[in-house]
Amino acid sequence: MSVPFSTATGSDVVVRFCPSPTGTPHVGLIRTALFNWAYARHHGGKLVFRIEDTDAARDSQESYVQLLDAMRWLGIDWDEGVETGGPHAPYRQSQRGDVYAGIIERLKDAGHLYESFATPEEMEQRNRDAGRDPRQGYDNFERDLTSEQREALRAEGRTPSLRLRVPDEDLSFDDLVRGEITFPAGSFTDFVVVRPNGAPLYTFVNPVDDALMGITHVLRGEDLLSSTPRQIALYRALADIGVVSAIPRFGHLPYVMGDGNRKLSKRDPQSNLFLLREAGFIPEGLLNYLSLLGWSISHDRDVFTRDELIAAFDVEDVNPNPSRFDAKKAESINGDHVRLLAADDFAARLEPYLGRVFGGPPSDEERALLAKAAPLVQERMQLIGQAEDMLGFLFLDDEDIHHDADAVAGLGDDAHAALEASRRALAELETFDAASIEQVLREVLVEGLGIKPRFAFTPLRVAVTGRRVSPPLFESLELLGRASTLARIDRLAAAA
RNA sequence: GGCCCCAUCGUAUAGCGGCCUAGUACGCUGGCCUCUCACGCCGGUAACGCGGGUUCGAAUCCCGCUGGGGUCACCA
Repeated sequence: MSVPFSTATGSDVVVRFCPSPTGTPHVGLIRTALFNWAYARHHGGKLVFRIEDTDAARDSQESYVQLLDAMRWLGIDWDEGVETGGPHAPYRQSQRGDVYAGIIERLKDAGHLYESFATPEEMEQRNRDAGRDPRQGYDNFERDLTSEQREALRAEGRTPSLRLRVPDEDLSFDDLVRGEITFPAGSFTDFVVVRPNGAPLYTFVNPVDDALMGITHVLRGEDLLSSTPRQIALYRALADIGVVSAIPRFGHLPYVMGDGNRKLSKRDPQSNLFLLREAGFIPEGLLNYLSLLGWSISHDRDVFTRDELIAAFDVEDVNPNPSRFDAKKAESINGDHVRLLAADDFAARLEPYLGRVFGGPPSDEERALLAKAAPLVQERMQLIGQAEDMLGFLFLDDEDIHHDADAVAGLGDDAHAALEASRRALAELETFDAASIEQVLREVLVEGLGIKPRFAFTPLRVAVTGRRVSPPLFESLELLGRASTLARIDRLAAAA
């Protein structure tokens, strides 16, 4: 029996993202979501968001909530699925037991499923006894058990799982990123689809829901590549009982690796989406970088917007080799997007990262100050989490400024003289604005004391910000105001 | 071990038989700009894993090798 592959194109395209809610979302998972989304949006099709929570022991509600958070934060929206609903609801597999039970019955009646009593240990032993590699797996030996044999096994107190009878022939498909792939007959064996307790497994519910929900293109990680022939086998069985009429096209996306040749581990901090968010990645930047893992927009450009991604993306252009998550490159791309932000947008996004220096929700004064200060640092950060270090001094009390050790160590012999001269000049300055401040300080320190500009302003910077590196000094002083500026100069002068 | 996938600078990639003395970006690095740090600008460094074919011509097609990865669960 031959079942055709989907020929859907354009707005008939239906893809899906179907994570299992275990653990915190990581970048590999999100990259898969992103490519599915971009593919759907590019073609004007649909994205279904389904949750595969068929393993009660590992799934958690917390993880489910994180998944929603991650998708919404990145702006990966879906047309049908959890929360939004749709014609194939529910979209959490833990709530679809009745649907599966019906199909299991029909498949059983049609002879596609059979009872299997062997335990994994017994299977391994079977392979050993037959002189085969124990890793070879199941050998289909229970396909033709008689009802007497099954009764005898039951009498031993065993309850059977259900396996799908796979076809004894080569199975091929045309992978969207890798081209024609053929698995020889015998390289995939009958596999368990229903546990002895009646609960179906991923191997069953994944293709079944794809079939029921009209999925036309399955874009997923390459770790699933070798299970594809079994899925096709299940599709054929589903077609046989009239549940589906076409098999989706498959596209297996390359791995996202960590350093070295390891798959990016869930424990790897740079793989944790929320850790990246906390560090200060903005959605635009991370989305851009993630889409560069296995894909590129053109030969001479790698910074682009989400709309440009949608306009250009196609899964057939995805590169099949595994890629490495390069934190430096990711940050660089993020920095480009930070600079692209409108000034007020940028300032607003800084607020959550300044929580510690605000000591609560920002007051109107703090907000106003932030709005003026933000432009000073927008082109100086790659991660907006750096805001606290760069702008904290503006919001702290004078006595809470901590002088970094390396900043103090960098002060020269003439630091004290520079501080005193600066203090006098600034105290008498008529208009305390950046231009006037710069003018008078240059007169007093550079021309007056003959200190090179490079060294003249460092003591002031340390006094006011506590740091060796800061936003532009004169503007910073203006924003800080004269009183604080003088107080901080005195404080460092007293300490030095 | 069987089966499957993969193979261009350190990294991500462009390249889909001649436009390639291999382009771009990050990184690293020399310089300019400069109150620090950034940004920006100019320059440099660095790759087609190996061996056979096919072809007038191969990074591009084919085969083999080597090297990496995945999978062979009553996880997903």
